[in-house]
Amino acid sequence: MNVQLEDISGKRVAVLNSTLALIKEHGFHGAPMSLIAKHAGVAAGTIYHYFDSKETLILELYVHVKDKLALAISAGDDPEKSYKDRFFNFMINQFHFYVENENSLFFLEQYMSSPFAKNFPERDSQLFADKVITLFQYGIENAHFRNIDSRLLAPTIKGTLVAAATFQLSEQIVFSKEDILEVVNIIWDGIKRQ
Amino acid sequence: MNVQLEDISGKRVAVLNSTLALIKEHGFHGAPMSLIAKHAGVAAGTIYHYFDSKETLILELYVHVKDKLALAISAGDDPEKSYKDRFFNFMINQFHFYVENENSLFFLEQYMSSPFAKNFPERDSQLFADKVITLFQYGIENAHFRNIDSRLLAPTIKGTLVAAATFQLSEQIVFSKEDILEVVNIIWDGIKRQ
DNA sequence: ATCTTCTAATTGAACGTTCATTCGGTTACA
DNA sequence: TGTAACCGAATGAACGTTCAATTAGAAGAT
Repeated sequence: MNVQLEDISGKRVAVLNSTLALIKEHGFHGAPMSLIAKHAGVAAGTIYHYFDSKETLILELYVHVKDKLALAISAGDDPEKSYKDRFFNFMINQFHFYVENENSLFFLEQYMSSPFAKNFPERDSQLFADKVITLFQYGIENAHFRNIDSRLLAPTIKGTLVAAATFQLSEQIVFSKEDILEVVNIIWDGIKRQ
Repeated sequence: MNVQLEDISGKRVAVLNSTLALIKEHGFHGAPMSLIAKHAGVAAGTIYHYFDSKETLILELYVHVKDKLALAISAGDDPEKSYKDRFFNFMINQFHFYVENENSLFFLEQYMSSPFAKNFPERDSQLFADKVITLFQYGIENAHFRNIDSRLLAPTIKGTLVAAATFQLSEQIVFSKEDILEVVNIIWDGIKRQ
C-alpha cells in the first residue's frame, strides 16, 4: 500500500511503523495482521519471519518506541550544566517528542494501560533506564526533589507532559516557548524541594 | 459462574460489573461476550436485550463508572469551606475511589487511551460535569490557579492521582494520611497561583 | 381464586465473519 | 547450489450477533 522510507532499511522496520500507525488510527482492535502487512507493503507471512506472533510484535514495538523516546529526551544533555537546566531540557525534549510523534504517544498510552504492561514488566527499554531514569535518580539522591518515591515522581511528570502534548495535538493549537516553560514549571514547582 | 450481589438489582448491572471485572483482568481483548455472559450468570443472548452491541455496552459502562466516580469525588463537599479545603477534599476522595475501585481505575485508563474516547467525546457523565468540572471552573475564574487552560489542568491533576493510586495498588503498600496529603500538595503547589 | 392472554425476559445453539497463524512453494542472492 | 527472505492462499479457531423457542410474570376476564 504505502512505500515508505523505512522500506530501504528493511521490512522489519516497515512492519513496526505500520503497526504503530494502524494502532494510532484504529486502536489495538483495528490493527489485524493482514492490514499491517498490506500497509507495510509486505505479505502476511513475512511478518512471521521477523516476529513470532502478534504479541511479540507489539512487545518489540514497545521497546523500539521507548528507545527512540529515550534518545530524544536526552538529546543535548550536558552534565556540566545545573541540575535544573538539565531537568528542564529533558522535559522540553519529551514534550516535543510527543508532539512530533503522535503515533508513538498514542501507542505508548495504550500500551501502558493494557495488560501487556502488567504481564511483561521486565520487557522495557535499556536505553530509557540508562539515559532517563538515571537523571531522576540523581535528582532524588541529591535532594532536588521532595522526599517521595521515584516511582511516584515519574508518572506525575509524564502525566503532565502527556496531557500538554495531547492537548496541543487535539486542539490544533501550538504552544509557544513560554507556554511550554509554564507547563514544565508546573511540574518543577510541584516536585522540587520547597 | 458467579452469583453476585448485583443480580438482585438486575441482570443489566450484573453484565456491567462483569464487563468491568473482565476488562480489568484481561483487557479489552480478553473480554469476549461469551465470557461476560458466563461471568454474569446470564445467557449470551440476554446481553443483547439490554445493550445493542458490545460497543454500546462499553460506552454505557464508561458513563456508568464515571457517574460513580463523580459522586465519590464530591462526597462531603461543603461550599462554606475555603476553596483550598474543598479542592483537597476532592483530591483525597478521588485518590480513595481509585484505590478502592481498582476495576474502575483500570477500565477508565484503558478507555481514555482507546479510540472510544476519540470517537465518542460527547458520550460522558453529566454528573461529572456538574459536580467536578464546576469546582475547577470556579477555581480558575477566581484565580486560585495559574493562568493556564483548564483542559490542561484537569489531566495534570488526574495524572498525579492515578499515578499515586496505581503505585499503591501495584506495590501492595498503603499510603498514610500524610503521604496522601503530600501527593495532593504536589498537585496544589504545581498549579496554584504562585 | 382460577384461567386466559399478552408481553417482556431469557435461553443457547447456530451462523457468518474476522482474524492470527501455517505452510508449500517461489524468489533473491551469496 | 544452498540459504534466507518472501509470498499469499488455505486453515481452523474465536468471536459478535441472531433467532426460534421457552419461561415468567403481569393484567384482565370469569
